[in-house]
Amino acid sequence: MKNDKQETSKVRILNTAVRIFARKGYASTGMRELADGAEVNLAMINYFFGSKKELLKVILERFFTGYLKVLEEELTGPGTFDEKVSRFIHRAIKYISDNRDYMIVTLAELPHDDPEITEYKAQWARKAMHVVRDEICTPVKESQGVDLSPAAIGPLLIGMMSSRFLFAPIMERVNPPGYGEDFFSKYPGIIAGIFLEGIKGLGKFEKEVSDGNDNI
Amino acid sequence: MKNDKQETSKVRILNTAVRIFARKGYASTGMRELADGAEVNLAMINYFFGSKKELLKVILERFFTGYLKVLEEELTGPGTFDEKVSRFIHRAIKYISDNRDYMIVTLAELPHDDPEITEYKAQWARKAMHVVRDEICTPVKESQGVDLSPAAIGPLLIGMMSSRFLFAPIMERVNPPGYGEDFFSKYPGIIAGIFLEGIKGLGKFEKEVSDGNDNI
DNA sequence: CAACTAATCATACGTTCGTTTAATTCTGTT
DNA sequence: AACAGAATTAAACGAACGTATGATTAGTTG
Repeated sequence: MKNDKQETSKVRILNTAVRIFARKGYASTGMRELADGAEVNLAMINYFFGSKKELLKVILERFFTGYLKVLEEELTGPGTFDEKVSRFIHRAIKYISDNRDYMIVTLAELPHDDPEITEYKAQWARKAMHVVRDEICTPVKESQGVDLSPAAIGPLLIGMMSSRFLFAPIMERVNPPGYGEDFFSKYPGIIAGIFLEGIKGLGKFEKEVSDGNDNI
Repeated sequence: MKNDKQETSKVRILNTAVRIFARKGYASTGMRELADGAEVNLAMINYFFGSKKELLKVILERFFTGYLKVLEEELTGPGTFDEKVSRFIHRAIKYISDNRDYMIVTLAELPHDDPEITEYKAQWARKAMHVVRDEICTPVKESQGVDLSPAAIGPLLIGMMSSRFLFAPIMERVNPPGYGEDFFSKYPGIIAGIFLEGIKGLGKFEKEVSDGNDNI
């Protein structure tokens, strides 16, 4: 039996890979750097994961699984359209924030040509798109009369929720006024507010949530 | 004198680099592949650009210059808040669409550790943030009473406008219903509508713009 | 034509890349 | 204690990497 107290080599490799991939990018990260970071022998990586690409796919799978879970649980849950969307955005941003490195690897390491990876991502996007179509695009079509393509709204949502984290390494250097944690506590509400009511409806939206279900 | 009719080797290298970097990523693209694609000798790339990294910086510079121009011209131009924001979003999306590969290289080739590149991007982000602060965050603060950090709204806007293009290679594989050009003609209006009025105000927003200045 | 600069070329340098192999150590079971 | 399977190791493979060099060609200027 393994000692459950200390993390196994396999887990250490995975954690190191996510961290370094997120910072340097998949292609720029060498196997030897991963091995050193995880304090394992070079050969252990392919021993456990098969290849560098398979290691990447494990990371993608982990992120997508969690994201899809949030998407399905919140958007197909009970409540009004507003409540569901707001709940989803709050929880999704928390999920992204808790798994920044996973998100960065999954999103920033974009198509990049490899058909295997692209198809792998498309497989997940397909599942997410059904939910977005049924729970967002269709209701909006009925209430607003506006046709929204789920293939555009899905990426839009991810883009809105992730942009802050993706650009964080750059924005930290931009001498940030109010880029601290106090602002970030309001961040999910602002994103949900903009998505639902627009930037012009933020005042009204803030009132609504603080009157009602602030901490969802 | 050079023959002005055919593009020079330097231009051919740049165009090839943008195209291949966007598809495969900067780190995964070799100098020999660039040289082959541009039909020049391997040594010509560093002869004209100095190094691979300098070539990347030329691409970043080109995109940022154009984007900042759009940002400043439209957001600090005449008109109401709504008009300015809508005008900016329409023109920025057109700019991004016309320069997809430049955008992909600039945005998807994210921080990725290199302090030289990160600082280079931060330098541009700083300029953009001033405009976003003065023309978006401040007016919203005055009218809505909501504090928005320009360091969050800037990335948010870019993320909203770019997500469709960044995810396009994936979404094309997702058997897209309504992902055609007919939808895309309405896309800038939808993004502007969501940003200003939210997804719930899209119906009203569409009415407004079609009554007024549809083709800005 | 001669002189000079810009452009192009073939070639090679020293690293680093991802992967593989074969041997060895560790660990739990009989 | 003997065994088996998993874990770990050092070492090496060929390929590709970014860069630099020195020679050669093309184009302009005197």
